[in-house]
Amino acid sequence: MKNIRIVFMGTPVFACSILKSLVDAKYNVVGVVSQPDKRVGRKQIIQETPVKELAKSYQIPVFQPVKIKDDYQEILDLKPDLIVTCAYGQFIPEVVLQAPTYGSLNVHASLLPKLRGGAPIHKAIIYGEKETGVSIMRMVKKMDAGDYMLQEKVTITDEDTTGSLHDKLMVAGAKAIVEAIPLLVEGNAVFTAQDESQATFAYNISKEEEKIDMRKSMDEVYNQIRGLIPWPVGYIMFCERKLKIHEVKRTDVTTSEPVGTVFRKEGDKKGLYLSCHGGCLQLTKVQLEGKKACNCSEFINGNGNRVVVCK
RNA sequence: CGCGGGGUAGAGCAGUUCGGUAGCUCGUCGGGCUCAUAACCCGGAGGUCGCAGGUUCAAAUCCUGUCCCCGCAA
Repeated sequence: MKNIRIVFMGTPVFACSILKSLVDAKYNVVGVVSQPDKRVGRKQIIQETPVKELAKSYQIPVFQPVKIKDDYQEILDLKPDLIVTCAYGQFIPEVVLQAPTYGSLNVHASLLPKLRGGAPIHKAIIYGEKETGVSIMRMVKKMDAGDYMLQEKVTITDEDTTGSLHDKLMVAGAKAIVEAIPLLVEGNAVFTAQDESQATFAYNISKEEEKIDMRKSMDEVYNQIRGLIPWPVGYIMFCERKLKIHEVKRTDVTTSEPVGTVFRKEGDKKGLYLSCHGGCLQLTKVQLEGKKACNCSEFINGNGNRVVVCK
């Protein structure tokens, strides 16, 4: 069973744990498909995808079609018995999905049919969910709509950020895929159709969503901020410049300052707060546009005259 | 040459427009007050203002070049 030929398709760090899990479980991963290398950052340095780097370390051949829609023969030539995908980043043609003996499985970071799409982890936090998980499902043409055979639940705490939840789901996903494959290969997998009426969507984070919406309640603002940590990081406007919020905490502090005000308490030079509808949030690590990220004391030391002081 | 912000004491910043012996908040060291303190008071140390040239009687400040950091766009 471990000899079945598996082709893995994925791109970011999250997908790495799935690939690692397959390799650690001694599966025969005969090829890896990942997005093309991209120029990244201000200096436009070409960077390999995390999955590609990992695959290379395992000496597994890597394929990086620019458009898999037109360029997939190499994958068929690998004669896979099973394709496993996870956050690959391109729609995969049906002819590829249906080629393997056992078809194609996808690892998706949500409890389908909820949060279909490219940003299920971010959105689980932003929507204030208390629970999410990973689903092992069949790949079909429609995005994340295939029948699922296994789900692993993960609890979301009030302090979780997209970063911490990402790490939990990564572990859950790695565990789930190695449980799922034997069930599938031995014919014991039970597939359940998704309830389309319950489907929700988690589209990629837009530029607009990176700006913290102060019209919302404190809880919603809190969720939006932590849902954007550690990437892409949300911001508010401070003295006409963007102020990114890298860390946030709940607090009992109250104020009569207008919503959206960044302030500190008289006599307290270590606490930086943001006034919201229904309460205040403490900002513990921030970054002004053009500057490096710093903790709140450093920020107050340098911008003390711009931060509102109140009793 | 994609756009923009910035490099000033250990940290975060002001000062640059209109050149003239470097300032703020914090930390640090010493002393004091206090049952006590991350609180308060007094005092001190610490910077060739990223680097290299140029203009000038005089450059953190003006000009040229260069290195590095950050935000945006990709």
